Amino acid sequence: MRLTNDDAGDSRSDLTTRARIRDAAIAVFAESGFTAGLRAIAAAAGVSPGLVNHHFGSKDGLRAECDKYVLDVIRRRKAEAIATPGPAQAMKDLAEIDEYAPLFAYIVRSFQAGDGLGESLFEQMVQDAEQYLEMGVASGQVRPSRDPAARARYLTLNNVGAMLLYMQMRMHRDTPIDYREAIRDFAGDLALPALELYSEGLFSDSSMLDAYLATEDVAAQSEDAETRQPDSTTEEQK
Amino acid sequence: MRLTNDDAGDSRSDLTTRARIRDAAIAVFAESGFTAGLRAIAAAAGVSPGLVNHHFGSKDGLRAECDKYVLDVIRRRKAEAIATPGPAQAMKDLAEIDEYAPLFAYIVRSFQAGDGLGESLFEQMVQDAEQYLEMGVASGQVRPSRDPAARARYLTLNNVGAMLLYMQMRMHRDTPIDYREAIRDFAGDLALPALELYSEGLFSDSSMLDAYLATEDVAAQSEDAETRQPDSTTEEQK
DNA sequence: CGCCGGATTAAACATGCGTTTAATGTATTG
DNA sequence: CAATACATTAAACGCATGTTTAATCCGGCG
Repeated sequence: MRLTNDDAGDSRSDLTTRARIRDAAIAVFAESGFTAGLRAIAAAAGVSPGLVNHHFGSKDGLRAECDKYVLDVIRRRKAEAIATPGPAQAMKDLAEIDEYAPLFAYIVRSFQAGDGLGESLFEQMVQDAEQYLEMGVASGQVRPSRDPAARARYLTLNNVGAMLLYMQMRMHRDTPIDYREAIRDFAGDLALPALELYSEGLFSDSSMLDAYLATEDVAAQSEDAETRQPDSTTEEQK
Repeated sequence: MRLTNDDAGDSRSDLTTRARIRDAAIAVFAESGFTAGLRAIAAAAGVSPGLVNHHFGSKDGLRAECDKYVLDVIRRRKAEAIATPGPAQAMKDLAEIDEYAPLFAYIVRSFQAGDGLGESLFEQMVQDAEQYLEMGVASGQVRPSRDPAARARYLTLNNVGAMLLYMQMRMHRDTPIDYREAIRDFAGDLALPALELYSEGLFSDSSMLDAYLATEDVAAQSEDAETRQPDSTTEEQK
């Protein structure tokens, strides 16, 4: 219903069949993956297979339009709630709303396919995470890092990767997957260990970290001194 | 009566055509994904397309045989080095050896496809992680957890998910991907933030964790309708 | 030798795909 | 009203896929 209105991009008046096909494509792609046939999409939209190509040129054109639209919805959603943590939280919010469930599923599928949309969203999330972590450090709630950018990327990679893997295995277990339930379970199962790790760490002392920092210092010094490449196979004990 | 003397036993000297096709299939699947055509596999093995079906019945049969073989290699590899952390580390070791690169790529692809092999390996890794963490706790290097099983699953989900996402984005950037280089970069980029997180945590205090434990206690109390506990610094048992 | 069974191949088959083409409907417009 | 432009459809095209079929090769065995 509310998805019908479209001001994404330059095309102005596709509030009709064109938008219906686009929404149907997003839904079908979300449920069956991007290997879904053009005929299935056409059937879901209630039109003939030829019409979708007449409107979007090709299947890739349709994909591109879907990506652009989803990205635009995310951007708009993000603008609506600036105070929120960013796309990561926005994605969770999205999945909590039935109306946006196919969008979430589409994004998950897009990540799994590894094409442009997922990567674009990921980079957004990394930047948002870095900014958000910086705010936490400023307010004293988050410990400072020796490399804030690397930490933001690491945390984003972990959280997004874990969620994708969780959704994927869940999806493989029972299809169709209920994303609301899946996200709730995801949070319920992992909240405690995540908070434990974030609050108390995993190691009882910092010997590992110290050792790594020491080797890094040594490496930096040896780089200044001479250009040597430490070929592996030096240490191999089991 | 057919005598399958090459069946996943000692694969060192099985130059039989059946094994050659299987290896070629693993290589092609690893490089091009499971959408790769049967003809491409046949060409890589130097045989005709019909022969692979003659040996394996169908493409699914070939897939099943590849999965079984890979799983068997992992199992054997794991048995060879019992003292090692388990499949997680074994997979990294595998990728470091050129010979096993296609196996690693096949496993990554299998995870992404979300079929049985990936899930089976994942559960193995969770169990190994739990056992390994328990050893760390016993030796005092790892902090105890309020829910060791959940922590093992959480850490495995994070690490495997992060690596898969990293490989996938890397794979999308430049194909074919050099897994040795990719894993080296992965470790290099994320070693510092990972060690920071594991050694020092992320939050500067435990207020978030305390709040969560408090709500959990409240929920538990409403179930038991019993006495309250004053603070959360003491360890809880589930 | 003869022949016979499995290995192997080339070719055909059926199907689904994305795409194209030509025709039909439909609405707006001059 | 007629004509023009666009939406829409049904059908066919070309291609790639997995699978099957029939024929050929080839080594072992009576």
